[in-house]
Amino acid sequence: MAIKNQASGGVSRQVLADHVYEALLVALMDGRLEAGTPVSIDGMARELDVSPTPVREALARLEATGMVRRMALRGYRVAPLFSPEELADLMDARLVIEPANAFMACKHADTQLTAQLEQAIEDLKAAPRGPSFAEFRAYWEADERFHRLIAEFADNQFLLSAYNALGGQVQRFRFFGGLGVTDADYAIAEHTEILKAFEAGDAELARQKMIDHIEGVKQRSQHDSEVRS
Amino acid sequence: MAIKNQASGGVSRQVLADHVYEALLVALMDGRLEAGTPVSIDGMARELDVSPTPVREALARLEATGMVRRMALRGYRVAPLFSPEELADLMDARLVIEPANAFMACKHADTQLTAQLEQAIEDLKAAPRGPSFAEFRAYWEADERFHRLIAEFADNQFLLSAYNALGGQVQRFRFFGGLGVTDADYAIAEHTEILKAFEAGDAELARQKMIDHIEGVKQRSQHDSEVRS
DNA sequence: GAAGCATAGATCCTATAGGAAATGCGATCT
DNA sequence: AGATCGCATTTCCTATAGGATCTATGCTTC
Repeated sequence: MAIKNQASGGVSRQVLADHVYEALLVALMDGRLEAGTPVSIDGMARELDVSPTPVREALARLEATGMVRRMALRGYRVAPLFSPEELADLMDARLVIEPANAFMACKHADTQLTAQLEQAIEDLKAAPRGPSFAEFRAYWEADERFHRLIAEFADNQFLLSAYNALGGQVQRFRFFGGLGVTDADYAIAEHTEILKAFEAGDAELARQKMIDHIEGVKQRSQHDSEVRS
Repeated sequence: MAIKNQASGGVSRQVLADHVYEALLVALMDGRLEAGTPVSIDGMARELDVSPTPVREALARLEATGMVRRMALRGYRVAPLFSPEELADLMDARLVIEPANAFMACKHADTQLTAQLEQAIEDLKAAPRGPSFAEFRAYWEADERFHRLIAEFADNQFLLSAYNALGGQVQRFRFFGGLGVTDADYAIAEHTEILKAFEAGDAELARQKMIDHIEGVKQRSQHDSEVRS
């Protein structure tokens, strides 16, 4: 067995498919699985030293995230990288959902939320900004956590599902795989503005600051993609 | 083999998991699988006369739609029915996404879209309105098609994913399983208003008419749930 | 040298077998 | 009577085997 259980006292029985899912996710974000390449079920099973059955289940779940695409009888492939146009579409979609999340979350805000948001910002400041995934993973995690907290505190399971469906919260970073973190200072400042609106309890302002933030991300990502090309 | 291929000339090889997925979907919407009941993998495999493997894969995909919930090592259960509060949340989420879809779709509208929307409305008028699933399936299909057309013509894959993630387009009807169609006349009128806005090319009006429609659905569903209780 | 075919391998898909844990039920003990 | 223990069944989970299809490589033939 290649993947061991955590040795924390009671052996918490784990489902192998979950480990496979995690392993695939890391491999995808790390860039070991490049966009467009096929993901063989049997091959991945051999590589992870498990049987094809849990691999199949993990891939079925991954498909819903958009990270991989499935063609019946043809297997799975890693989803292609975002084009600049698709990236703009993703930001447009975020502009639809996340400002609404911010508005609603602000109505339910309490000191617990603002404390957690502040912590996420602090972690963002402290995170390394290197180009490799191992380095900017902490950055990504803190950024994702900030937005997810807001989505969760909107207290609407369907909006949360919609937020999750964007999936780009993970995948968009694959676009910048070779660039690393380039806009940390802007993001930190914009996150802080959002936090201020939450602390003031001004839902309309929170909505607007979220719009400003995502517009900023959109413009900066467009600029980066131009530089890159 | 319990499920046969379609006999259309070339024997299009089909994946069994897709058939299982469809069968489960119909069973869920039909009410044969009641909310909260466990869905045994082995049991379902016996019932459909297939092996557990494709059932497992179909359930993994279904989980992403919210129709079933999974607990590791405990199996799958049919998701609970919506409470009135959750139904209101679903409508609030639709109010975030679908007006934006309408606005964007209107910018890409052409005669093909308006023709298809008109067809969907005509089908809505012609659909039977009985209480059983077999009867109102046509109604549901036409209603769903109207909204999906708009989501697709918004021409943003991420917004489409978000729309799909709501999943309520299917599941919400399970709430009314015992009621059948009660607001067809309102829905037809409101759909027609949206279509008019599309024909006029007025994106802002289309957004507003979509808001009006979903607000109407929300209020009527609230009323129905009160009558029912 | 180039085209066509055959065979071998890889891959997807499904079925089957078996281990591990949970659930249900009846018998036994206090 | 009520609680507890033990056994059988069910269920989930993983591994393995085999059929069908696609791909690729090498050989044969023109």
